[in-house]
Amino acid sequence: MSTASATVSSLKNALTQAFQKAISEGLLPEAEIPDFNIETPADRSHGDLATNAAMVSARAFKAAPRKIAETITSVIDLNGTNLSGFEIAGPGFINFFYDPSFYASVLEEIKTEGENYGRSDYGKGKKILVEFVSANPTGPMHVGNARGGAIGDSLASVLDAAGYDVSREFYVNDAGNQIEKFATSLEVRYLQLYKEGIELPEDAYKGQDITDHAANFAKINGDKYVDAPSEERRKALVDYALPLNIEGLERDLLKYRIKYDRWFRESTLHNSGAVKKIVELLKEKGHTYEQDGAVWFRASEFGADKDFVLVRSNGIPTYVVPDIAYHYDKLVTRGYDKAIDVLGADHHGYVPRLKAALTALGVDASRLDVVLMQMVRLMSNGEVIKISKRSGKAITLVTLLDEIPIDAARFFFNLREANSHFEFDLDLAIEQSSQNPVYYVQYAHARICNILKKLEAENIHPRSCTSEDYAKLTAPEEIELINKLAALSDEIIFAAKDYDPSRITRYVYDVATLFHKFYNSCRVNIEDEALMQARISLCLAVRTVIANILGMFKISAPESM
RNA sequence: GCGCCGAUAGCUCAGCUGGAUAGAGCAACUGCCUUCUAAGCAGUAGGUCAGGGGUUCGAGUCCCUUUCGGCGCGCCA
Repeated sequence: MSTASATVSSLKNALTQAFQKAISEGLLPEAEIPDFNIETPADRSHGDLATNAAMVSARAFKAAPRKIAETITSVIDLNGTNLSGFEIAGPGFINFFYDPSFYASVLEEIKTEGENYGRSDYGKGKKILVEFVSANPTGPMHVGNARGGAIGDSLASVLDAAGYDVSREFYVNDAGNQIEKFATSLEVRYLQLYKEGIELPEDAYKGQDITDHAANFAKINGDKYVDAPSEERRKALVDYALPLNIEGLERDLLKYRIKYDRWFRESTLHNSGAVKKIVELLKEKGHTYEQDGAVWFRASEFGADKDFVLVRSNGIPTYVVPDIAYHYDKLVTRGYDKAIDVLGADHHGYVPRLKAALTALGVDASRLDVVLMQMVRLMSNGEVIKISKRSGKAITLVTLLDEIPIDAARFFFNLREANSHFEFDLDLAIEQSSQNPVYYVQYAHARICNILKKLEAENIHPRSCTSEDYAKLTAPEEIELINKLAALSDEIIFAAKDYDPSRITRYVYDVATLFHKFYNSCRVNIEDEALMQARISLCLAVRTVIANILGMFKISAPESM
């Protein structure tokens, strides 16, 4: 357990014992001790840890909060808590102050843990599958996928750091209606090379990539398929283009530093009969009915807003069935404790349906969690750029990554929580990328490296510090910084609980801010050898924390800038 | 019409399971490089937390409601 959380839980014990002692000595009436909170006040003048214990127990003990606070503090024993002082303040808060031993043990902990500092066993090794991006393989990825990629990959890293056994997965929609549409689009573009007057249907893919595929296919095969049966022609075109697209997705995501544990193909669910089996299972359990020649699922009996079609009257299952089969595969066949999907917010209506189906199949639907991600709004010259898949003019992930450094993209897209509208200023990202906050954080890291390098040049080397050395760290800038560093593993646990990796991005930004403040007011290379060494330890600790977080998010931590 | 998400400084956004005087970045203005990196720091200014009720010791935070946005409600995916 980290120094910070150990201190909190020891305080909790001390408070509980103080309550019990006060009751047994007759200082407080016999009553149950209410739940109370321990928190770190926003304002440090209110102490390092504060509790509302006296306030929430006012009713139970029938006494004024401040009176209760006085009683408790008169009997509390703070030995072994890393705390050495308290005050009663405001309406009845009890504020506690860290003992200097707290700061020393934080820095020692970071030094000992090194690259493991911040990790915890909160998740107890539970198996979690994080599925994200899962872009349609019929075309290139767009900017929304860039956000999904950064959030999904970072979320997986955060969960890993919080002690879960995490896998990353990409679901490849290589079957179904969109593949038919893909085939149609390719077919038309191919035939247009040889014949006049063939029009592209309204709902076909209109991107340049389709035309290019058709042209390249024609280069290889010539007019061989022009007079072949349509089915044969379409199959040849898809067999040619789809693998290229999937390889492209994999390559582009690798460039974005995302490596999946598995690329799961929808087609395998069709081939194995898993899709059919879902329909059969639901039928057997009596959760379906027929209407107008289609098979319907009684979703409204399982928490969804209304029933929906599983199998169309033409005998082809709707897209939901393979999706149900896929999630059944994750949770039942493969036995993940938890499945997390990172989805665009436009899919929110679909989540209750999927959950209803899982429930009907006897799967605890709470094992599926969905992180909904609001759309990215691309801004340029103060105006919104419309993303249109139809016209094929969407800004692709590749284009974007050609313009912005990967470090900046990964940081930027993980700066805001998923469920908030995200405004991406293209001009700012492209033209003034040095203003991106990622540089601010990296700069802090580089500064530390530079300090150490300069000291090295003067033959000054870091050494182990004694508690007397650490006790010299008393400047507010030093104390604030250590407090922040102490919070890392709790921050990661919180981010894991909330499925919100952007929390850690903001945390590391705060660390950088506090370091820059420290840098400007506390010189490291000074006459006082003990204080200098204590400050070197602090610098090393900050460097460890920044490097750990940037490493977790696959962002580089440069030694010089 | 029903449902989901949102509304906090001029702009983009934080605000942790309800806590003490609501914060940061950008933009504006004023300072700080002969001392470890100025991609930095310090300071000034900027607010009816969309409006209205309610819950309680206490509400930006929880409940209700109104208004305004985004999205969804298909035998498309």
